[in-house]
Amino acid sequence: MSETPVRVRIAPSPTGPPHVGTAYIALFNYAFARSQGGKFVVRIEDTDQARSSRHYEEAILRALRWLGLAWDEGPDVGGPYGPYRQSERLPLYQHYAQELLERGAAYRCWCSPERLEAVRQQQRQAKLPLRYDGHCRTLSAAEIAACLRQGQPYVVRLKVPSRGETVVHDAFRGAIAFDNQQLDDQILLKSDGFPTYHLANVVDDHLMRISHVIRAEEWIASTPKHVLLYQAFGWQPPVFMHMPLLRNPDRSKISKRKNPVSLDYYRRQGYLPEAICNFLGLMGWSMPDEREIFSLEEMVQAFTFERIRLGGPIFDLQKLDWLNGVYIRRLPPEELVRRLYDQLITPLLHRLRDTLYLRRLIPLLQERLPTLGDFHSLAAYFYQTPLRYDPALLVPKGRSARETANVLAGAAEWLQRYEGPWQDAELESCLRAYLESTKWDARSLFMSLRVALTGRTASPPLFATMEVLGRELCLTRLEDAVAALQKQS
RNA sequence: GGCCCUAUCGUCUAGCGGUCUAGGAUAUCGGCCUCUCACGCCGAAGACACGGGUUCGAGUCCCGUUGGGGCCA
Repeated sequence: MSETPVRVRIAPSPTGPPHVGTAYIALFNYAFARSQGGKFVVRIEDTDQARSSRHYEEAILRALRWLGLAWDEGPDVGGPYGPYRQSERLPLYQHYAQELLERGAAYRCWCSPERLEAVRQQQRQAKLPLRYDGHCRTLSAAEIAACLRQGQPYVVRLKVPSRGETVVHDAFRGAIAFDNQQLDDQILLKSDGFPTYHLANVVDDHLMRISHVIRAEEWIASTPKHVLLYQAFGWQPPVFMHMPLLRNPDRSKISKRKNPVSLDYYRRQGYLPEAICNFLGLMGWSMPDEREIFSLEEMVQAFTFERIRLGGPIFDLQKLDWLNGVYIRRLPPEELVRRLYDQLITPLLHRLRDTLYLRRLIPLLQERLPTLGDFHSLAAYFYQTPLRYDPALLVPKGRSARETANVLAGAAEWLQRYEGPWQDAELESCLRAYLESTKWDARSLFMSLRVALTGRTASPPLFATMEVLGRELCLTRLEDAVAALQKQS
């Protein structure tokens, strides 16, 4: 049944920061490989010299590793079919281009950019599809020899059959037929000796024994050219599976103009890698039991391509936020502290590092964090001194500033005299006793206190917050609030 | 424009001919909990793009239209 071992790959171009689309495709390659006991390969497609950089390559690998999508073979770990960087495989492509030439499946083309532009111009005017007109396809042996002798630079083009059709078998969509007349005589080898995507991709997938090409839908249109190449070489093509394309909210292909796409962004923002994987696993795929929260391992366990949907899913930040919050809430507090340090290296955290303070805040903040990054604004009043806020917030509806000042001053005095433990439940009893002595309602008093102590109208529960802030800071802040109100009235 | 892909609530999706007066999640709105927020719980509103077939029966199969998207420029 299993004729060929499952080997899949992702082939990112290191021309920019790690992209969420790369992670998406990597996830499904990974899940398929693992579920089949196959191999997952990373190959770097860096034949675009001008735009590729080692810096981006490292960033991409780092991001994939961060997500937990470990690969079996790749530029960093090596493997039996290396090298795994196309820039280190150049002679291979030249060799295979030569083979194509010899087999008559490709030809050299000496057309100048000017001529090509002129042809295109004409086709545009005649409203014809814009394709190479095949000028050099028909060069005689003598003409070719002459050009070669003169050492003129040339490109190598694929000789697409002028008739018939090329059928692409997509495992999700079935047979897709392309009229050969619609296909361009694609350039395979550029005049500088570098291969184009099409040649390098096919040669490498074959040499690396890739069994299934799982890639994004945007590649469907170039697949017939790849099929033609496999045929020309006499190679068995892999199984093609084109995943739907992630979309912006306006349904266009996901792009940085309309949606954050860098995995580095999501990491810095404080999204957990497991939440991102889970979220991507929900894009076009679902668990058999409709569970929405699942780990990478669980996805692998349950993985099957039958559950793929082909409509392009919109990358919805709102749902990601919810999911991320779920994962943050599930973290053991110690682990959350560790993640905060790992993912959010900031001056604030450095300051807190030597204290147990952070550990004490965590229970108050954990269920209020959509992302780790929200820690900064949520925790601000635990370390900022003095607090900055609008004193008007201290005054409840229907009360005057003067009244409020008196009640807060009273509370400060009451707390001053209080000698019990500075703890949640005890503080509540203490302040409820104080509440009795005023004519205020709990809601108003506690809101005033909340604003005085945190500078906000929304905070974690008041008494637990007071416990963490500590007696001294609480009393200082109450005095500050009273002073601010007195200055106002 | 040509070729190709695609189509269930705003969004992610379940559904693989009858159990669908279409289920879940998220977002939204309302309620409960409550010192506020959040979490949690309960509830409301919200979709099979349209038209033809096939069939006893279609969200589910086929064709077309329309919408969306990709590729080539």
